[in-house]
Amino acid sequence: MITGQKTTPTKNIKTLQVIQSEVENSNRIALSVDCIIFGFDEAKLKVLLIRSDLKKYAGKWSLLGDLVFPNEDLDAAAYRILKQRTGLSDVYLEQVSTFGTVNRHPAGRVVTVAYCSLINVQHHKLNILDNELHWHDIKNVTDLAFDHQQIFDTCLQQLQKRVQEHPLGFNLLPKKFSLRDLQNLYEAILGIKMDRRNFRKKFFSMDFLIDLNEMEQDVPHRPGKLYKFNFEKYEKRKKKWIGIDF
Amino acid sequence: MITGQKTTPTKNIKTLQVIQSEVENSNRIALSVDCIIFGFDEAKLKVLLIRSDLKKYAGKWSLLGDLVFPNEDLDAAAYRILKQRTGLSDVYLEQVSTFGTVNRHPAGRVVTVAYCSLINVQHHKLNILDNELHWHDIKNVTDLAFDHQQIFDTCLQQLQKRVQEHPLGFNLLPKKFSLRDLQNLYEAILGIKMDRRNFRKKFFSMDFLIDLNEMEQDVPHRPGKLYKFNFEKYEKRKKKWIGIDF
DNA sequence: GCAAAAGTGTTGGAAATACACCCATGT
DNA sequence: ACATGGGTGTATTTCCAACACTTTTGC
Repeated sequence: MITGQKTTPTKNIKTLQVIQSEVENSNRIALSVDCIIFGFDEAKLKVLLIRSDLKKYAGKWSLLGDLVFPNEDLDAAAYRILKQRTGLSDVYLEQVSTFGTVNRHPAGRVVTVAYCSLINVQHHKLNILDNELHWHDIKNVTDLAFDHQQIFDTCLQQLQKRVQEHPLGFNLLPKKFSLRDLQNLYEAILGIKMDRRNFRKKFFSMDFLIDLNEMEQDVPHRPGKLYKFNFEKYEKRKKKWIGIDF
Repeated sequence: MITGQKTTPTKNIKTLQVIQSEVENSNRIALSVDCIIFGFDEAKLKVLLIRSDLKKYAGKWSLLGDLVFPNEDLDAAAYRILKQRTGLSDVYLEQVSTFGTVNRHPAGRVVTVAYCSLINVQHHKLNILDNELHWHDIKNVTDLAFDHQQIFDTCLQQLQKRVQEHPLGFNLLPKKFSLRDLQNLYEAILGIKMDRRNFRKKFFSMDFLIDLNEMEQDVPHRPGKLYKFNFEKYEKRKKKWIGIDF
């Protein structure tokens, strides 16, 4: 129970001039973006990493990041940095979270915004391979430089959640895929095994798969049917997103 | 199909010195935090707003925000700013998203990180009332200053999602509440009507409500039973969070 | 013919929905 | 007595989980 409150109407008011001076002078901070690019290949979920630039983290792997320019939109910086580091440009990036503890970067105060994406490894060729840029199986991702392990963990968790709520996974597969491919994808991302028949039923009942009347080729077993995802139908369907559950 | 890729192993490498110089000099940006504080009162969802400081937005309402100090953790800044603006300190803040278009603030380049909370209006007394700080019914929140309408919308959407997945709502109610109170809360946050009997069944079947064997007092109708939420039991129970659904 | 994976159906239980009546209280 | 909202039960349906056998292909 707190008493004696006062209303001093001007106490927290700042004029535009005061704010401008704060913005222009002492209160500025370096801002960076880190890109977490997930891909799917050889039935495994992978992520793009480079070797850290810094001696302090010699030998360690790190995410793809750089500073944001003062005259650049945050989202634009993410696309620029991804392009700069990998050559990739046809990639949709999504902001995940911002990390801002004071000592997270050895070069001084740097707040970083994490952006995440999911791409089809086969459809996107890496054009820049500086700092040993390449795909790493997520099962072998440990002990990254800076606080990048934490950032990576956060992004992976969010990915696992989002992939269950939205049809993100289809971007990771070839245009034509088998149900087995699809199941492998979900199992890789979620790190679990699923019942094949129920998985099948689930997806057929959603009714977003188009049967291409084609078969797999050159597989050492009975070939499966090929499908593609009906994005158009998905977009049209309403969300009935009410369902309390915890 | 892109060809002719080169590997120039040092192209993107920066030394610590280079990064330090970038961090210390030209590449810094003002960073702010905005707090979106939701509360529940009179069976309505509300949010704390103040009058905008700036002439440009004269008469408009705005979120609770200020600049982050260069030697201050991002989360700490959020708590400090909330405390400064409202006097509130026993409040859990959660980061929602970061907004960083170049021209979002008239005083110059300011990137802002939105933090969100849900509190019980009755349990938290506002001790500072500068800039006409007070609770606004969310149904009347329109046309906020800066890009605050967009930030508000994003936070409300995320709140609606999260409240269905986690027992956040209980923090908004008195310690002892009736099922009607609880349903009003969900209806207010989600903006929908629900079937009373099914709502009841839902919550009883979750088995997280403790029957206090007390009744409402002074209501102009048959008094309902009072309950409290069993947070302990909730924390212990495992998440079986697999369920593809879109 | 053998190995490997595709393809297929049923059943039981759990949860979601829709719906209608009586009860306790204050006025 | 009546208005207001509390409290309850049931039938239907939908969804999910568990489970085993036959088919097709490559080798």
